[in-house]
Amino acid sequence: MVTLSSRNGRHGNVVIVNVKKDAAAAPRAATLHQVAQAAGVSLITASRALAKPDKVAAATLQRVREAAAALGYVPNLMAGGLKAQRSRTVAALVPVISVPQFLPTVQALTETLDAAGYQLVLGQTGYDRSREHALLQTLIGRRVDGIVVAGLLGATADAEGIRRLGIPVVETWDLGPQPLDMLVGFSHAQAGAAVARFFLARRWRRLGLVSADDERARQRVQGFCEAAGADLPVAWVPAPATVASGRAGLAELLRREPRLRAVHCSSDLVALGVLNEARARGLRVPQDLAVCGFGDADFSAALEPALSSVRIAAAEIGRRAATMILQRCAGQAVVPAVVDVGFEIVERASTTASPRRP
Amino acid sequence: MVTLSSRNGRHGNVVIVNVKKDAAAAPRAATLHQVAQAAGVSLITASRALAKPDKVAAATLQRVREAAAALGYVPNLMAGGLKAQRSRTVAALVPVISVPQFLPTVQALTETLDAAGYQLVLGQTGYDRSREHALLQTLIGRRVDGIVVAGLLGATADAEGIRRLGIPVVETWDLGPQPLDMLVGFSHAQAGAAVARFFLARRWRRLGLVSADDERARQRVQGFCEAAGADLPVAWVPAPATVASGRAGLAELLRREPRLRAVHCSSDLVALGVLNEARARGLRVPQDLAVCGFGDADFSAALEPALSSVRIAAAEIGRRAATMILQRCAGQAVVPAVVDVGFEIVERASTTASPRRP
DNA sequence: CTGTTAGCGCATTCAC
DNA sequence: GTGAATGCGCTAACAG
Repeated sequence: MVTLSSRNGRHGNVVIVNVKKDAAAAPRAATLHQVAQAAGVSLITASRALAKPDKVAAATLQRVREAAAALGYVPNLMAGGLKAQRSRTVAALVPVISVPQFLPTVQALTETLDAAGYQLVLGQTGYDRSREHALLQTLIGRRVDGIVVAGLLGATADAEGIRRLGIPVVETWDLGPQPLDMLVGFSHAQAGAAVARFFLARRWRRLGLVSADDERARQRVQGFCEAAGADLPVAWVPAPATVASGRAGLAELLRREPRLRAVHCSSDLVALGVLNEARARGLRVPQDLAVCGFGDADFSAALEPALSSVRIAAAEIGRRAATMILQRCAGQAVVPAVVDVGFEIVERASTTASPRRP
Repeated sequence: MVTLSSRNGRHGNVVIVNVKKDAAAAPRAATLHQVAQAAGVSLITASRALAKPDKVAAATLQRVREAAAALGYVPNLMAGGLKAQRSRTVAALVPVISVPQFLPTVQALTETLDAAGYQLVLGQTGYDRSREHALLQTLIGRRVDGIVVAGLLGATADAEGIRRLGIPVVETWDLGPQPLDMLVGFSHAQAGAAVARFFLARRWRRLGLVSADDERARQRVQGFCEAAGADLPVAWVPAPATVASGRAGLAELLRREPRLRAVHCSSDLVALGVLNEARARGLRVPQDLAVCGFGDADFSAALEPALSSVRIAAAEIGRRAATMILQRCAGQAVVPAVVDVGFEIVERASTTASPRRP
């Protein structure tokens, strides 16, 4: 009994342990403090062992590592970030993630950041300025180390705040007159103009467009019309555009201009709809109707007929944007801060045959 | 002079202020401390004014708000998160973001989380288990409040750690025997089997498959073959599959089985390739070859012929997963923890005509 | 209604 | 090599 009694000191503890507050009680993660205790060293030594192994004795290192493994220790990045004043986090702002064009950019962004130990926080603005504002505030609150935005941030109220805080920003997929900070993009007006000249050089006439009504697509339409020197028929479809709206768009265009002979679409998805609508109406592509898309989607080369399109180095945009942010985070200057990645017209069967005589 | 001298106290400050360390010196964001000082109240009062306005005098409230606005104050969510032990962040793990099927899920996830003040952190595993592990460690380190994963986490080493920490996890797009925690998905084997029965019921014979070689697609192929009761020809293409690989897949399939009459594809992108390859070979769809895809992509209904496919409620998966995580974060129990969202075969022109007699 | 105290988990000073 | 203090920015407890 005496022996048992001598162990009584623990009973209190046992009882307390058994009084589980609730199933919902969070089993808190192991802290560095606990690791240090388990390894029999001080907090800071444990910290050093894990962060700078070469600054610690080999034996100590091993003990700490074993303790960490045994406890399943995972460092709290929020605590580290609070101290270091950086989150190792970069935000990507896109209108909606399901716009296929941005996907290679987002993918490359994520991969490049990941390789440097950074994570991507995704934000969808939904083509809505007030959403964009709210989102930016939250992201600034999260102390993201950089922001990559699809499109231009322009001279919004947010822009000033972001600049003041010195948060690196890369605007992408566009080329404005005065970037907020850094930029990787191209001129949509020039791209549109290039397609118009491409059509004209191949003697396609009676041009028209099916275009989503988002900002950048509008710029391409304008560039196209200016280069063509004419007020061309445009079927506007709501953004984000779909194959179905592409079909509807061609239908509308043909109503307004039955003799239409060539059409430029604001995306390859739209162009796919145009191709299908043309086929359903017995129009041969390209003999009766030339079609050129935009974005050079992964499926475009495999279509029948293969679709001509405007190729954008989408993945490169993501890679470069990530690299720029990372450079800034490393305290290096980024030059040039503005990169025009240009575009390239990929000519395929949907525009190659010589046109029928009028 | 005396007057000037009395102001001398400031001179030191001015000089110090002018000694800018560098252009690279981070212009630190305003802290709550500064807001409180500017408003002439204590730190905690400022905190309360911003967080719980009704617990503070109207006059104080206004002063704090003005000070915050003037300083461009944005609360540091890392600090708040460290204190509160949550990050208001949820991780999404996908193989690669550019797999179109997951997009509506990711979109709905982001939107639902955003509405609750949570942000999505994106992780790409690249179909790589070791990447997945590293990523999970980092995300746990970030103290994400939940994890939504495309596919199953299975009995990996991570699974145990995650369970111990009590991090809510939703596995999606699959239906394993024993979910780690919560799950929103469907049975791929059943989906494959259903398509096989669908073909057979419509008297399509000489079946074959073009399939990506990822885990879930393989399950569908297996279910398909079992339901068809035969060892069918399968053209495997690397994941993530493309339209081009769909074309190549049909070519291979026809080499092995020239009399092929119906093909099931692991995605609508692959099916698009199959449709194009069929057209290039002069095969009519569906008269000569029936085609059924998977995923019911946004373009499938608009193709010529319209593509039959298996529709998955992808956006619903995202919404439900987000809701489950949010419920858990709110301390509520989630029942049921496993949801089978099922699937639906959408019959369109690519499989409707009655088959040619053999 | 407001302020003081303490601490979230970690890393950067300094000492020894 | 190692350790003891200090503070990153904020908020939940308690005082007043």
